[in-house]
Amino acid sequence: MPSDTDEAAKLETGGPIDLSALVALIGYQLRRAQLAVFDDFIRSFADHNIRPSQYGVLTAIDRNPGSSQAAIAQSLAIKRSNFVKLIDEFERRKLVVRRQVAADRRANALYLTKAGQSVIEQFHAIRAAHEARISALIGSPKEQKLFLEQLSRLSALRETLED
Amino acid sequence: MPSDTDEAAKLETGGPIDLSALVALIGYQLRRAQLAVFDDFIRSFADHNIRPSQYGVLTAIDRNPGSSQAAIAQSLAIKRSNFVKLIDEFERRKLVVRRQVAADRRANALYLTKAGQSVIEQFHAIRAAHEARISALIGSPKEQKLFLEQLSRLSALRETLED
DNA sequence: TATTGTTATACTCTATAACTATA
DNA sequence: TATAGTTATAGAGTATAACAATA
Repeated sequence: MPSDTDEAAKLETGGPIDLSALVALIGYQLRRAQLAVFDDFIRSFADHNIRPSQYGVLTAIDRNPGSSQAAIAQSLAIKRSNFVKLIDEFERRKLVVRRQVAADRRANALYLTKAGQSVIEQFHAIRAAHEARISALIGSPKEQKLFLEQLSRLSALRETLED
Repeated sequence: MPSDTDEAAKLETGGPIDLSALVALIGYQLRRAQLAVFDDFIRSFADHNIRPSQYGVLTAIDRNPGSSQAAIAQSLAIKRSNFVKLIDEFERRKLVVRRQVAADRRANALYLTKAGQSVIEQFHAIRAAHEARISALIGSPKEQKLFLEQLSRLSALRETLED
């Protein structure tokens, strides 16, 4: 045990760093796993320059066409203010259109463009290959189902405490 | 299906947004779960102003006293350049000391101070309560063990591809 | 009064390049 | 030549406050 003085120390180079106290922690492993999975996702979409959050936004618009920015953003836990630039880029890339709403002139209704509908089909195929790769690491379909349920239970920790 | 023209749209407000296409994806659920668990961790450590990554660094130093900045940073997948300010703050808070190494004057050996060793005991207790809360959501000890193994397998996806 | 979209801003995390002093 | 620590910088991601238009 070193004192807090300023004597020179010896370098402990006895092999690799022991992280056994951390690898037993769910939060630590959860973070590492999430980074690895996102890494694989990003690599899978490198040709299309699509990140996981962008895939989520496009999918949400595709499945809920005509919903407002606020509604889509909230469902994905993205702040309305941070959602603006995301949609700006999709409009620039001609994948999404904002349309005025007659009944509520504050709102923008979001839709995929024809081009957006076309590319999202490709995206789903890429995502399916990625998902198959990930799922195989979890185990059998039964184990995959339990794994997703366990993750859902952890997510619910937050939902019950949100504002 | 809307055209890409600029006619006014109707707002689809038929209930909540359908995210069923996303909640079935491991990456999506992994991200949400990780955010929820980190949220609980941060709330648990609010009185001590310690984030998950900081807890990881202090634990790694505690278990590997005298290791260099480079060694600890690499083990935690933190860039050496980003590690500097982390350690700066710990030194400012008198939890960690950098000590010169006689045998290699480029390196800094890292140690917890007496104060650091004292507070990390408290931190471990807080972390244990947090971990118990999280573990209970996963299931039985046997299920917890499998869950951690599954996360490890996903993490390994990245390690095998790292530079 | 409250909500929608927006802008501005700030803080964290992460990534890269380049410097210095040492090896 | 290569490595350790450092600085500077830039890009994401995320958070809050405030504003105009509209409800």
